[in-house]
Amino acid sequence: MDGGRLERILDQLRANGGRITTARRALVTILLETDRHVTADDLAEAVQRSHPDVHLSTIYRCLDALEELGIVDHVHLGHGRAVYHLLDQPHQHLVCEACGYVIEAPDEVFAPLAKKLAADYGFTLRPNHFAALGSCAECSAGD
Amino acid sequence: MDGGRLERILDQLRANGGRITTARRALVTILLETDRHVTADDLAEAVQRSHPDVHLSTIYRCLDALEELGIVDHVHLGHGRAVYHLLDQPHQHLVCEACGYVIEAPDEVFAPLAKKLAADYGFTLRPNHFAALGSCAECSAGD
DNA sequence: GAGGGTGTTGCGTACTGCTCGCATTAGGCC
DNA sequence: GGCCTAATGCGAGCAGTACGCAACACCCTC
Repeated sequence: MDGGRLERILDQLRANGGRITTARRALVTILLETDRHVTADDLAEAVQRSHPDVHLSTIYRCLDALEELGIVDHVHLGHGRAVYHLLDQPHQHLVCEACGYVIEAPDEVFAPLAKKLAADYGFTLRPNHFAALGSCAECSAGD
Repeated sequence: MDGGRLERILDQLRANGGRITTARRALVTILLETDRHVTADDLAEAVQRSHPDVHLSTIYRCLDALEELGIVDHVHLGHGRAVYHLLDQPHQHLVCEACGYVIEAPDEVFAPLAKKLAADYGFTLRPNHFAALGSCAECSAGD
């Protein structure tokens, strides 16, 4: 089921004149295995576990390439760092400022807002690319 | 009408054991004059026009102090820099990714969303502190 | 109005997240 | 297998921000 997904993504890279390198294969593999939202640093670390000589800047460049193909996306969590994730299904991000946890909310939750913003302000909400900051249930309760 | 506002803000600083320095007075004055959302750099530049020896790090520290008092707030616009603004009335930020323009939308627009997020995910949306990315009417049309 | 305690500042430095230039390596079409 | 060129490793560099420290200046007190 997911063996094909790796190949499908690599095919997309190839189709755009890209080459399949070990670094890219490793990165995509990690991305497919990961269900959390991870920073470029996290990814570098994970990739380097099996391929120690993959450089952080390579990770960034691969992520850039994948992003241009619409395979991954990144979201800025407010304070500097960004997290990357596969664009399998469109969703928005609820980021807990206390613990950093990212909740995924399906697009529909934001649809009414998007509609209202378009109607009132002519503003087109860009899906998937903004993080709603706040605090998750646990952190709201505990703190 | 706004002469009093400057003093009121400075009073808040004083009330919290803070001191009123020329740098702080200048910064707050600029903030009161500015209706746009500005970066720390913009503010530094503006302050330095009248007080050339105010250091950028002073700006950051003053903004920090003002933020702790709930007088100003900052929003991250996605790619690194943050913009600061007075917290006169609660509002959310619609940021155009193309031109960087910031539209202010009153809190009510986001209220239904906040309610839904709380109900469905136990997630408390933090008001004023997240930017909704997208594109403004002009940029949507032009590009 | 002078003195003193301490909050604030200027300056330099450092850090983080990310980008870029360049020489080298290696993918993949022939 | 060879060649062209995309991709990589590496280091340097950059923007935005935080911080440590000594000097300064606000403002309370007398």
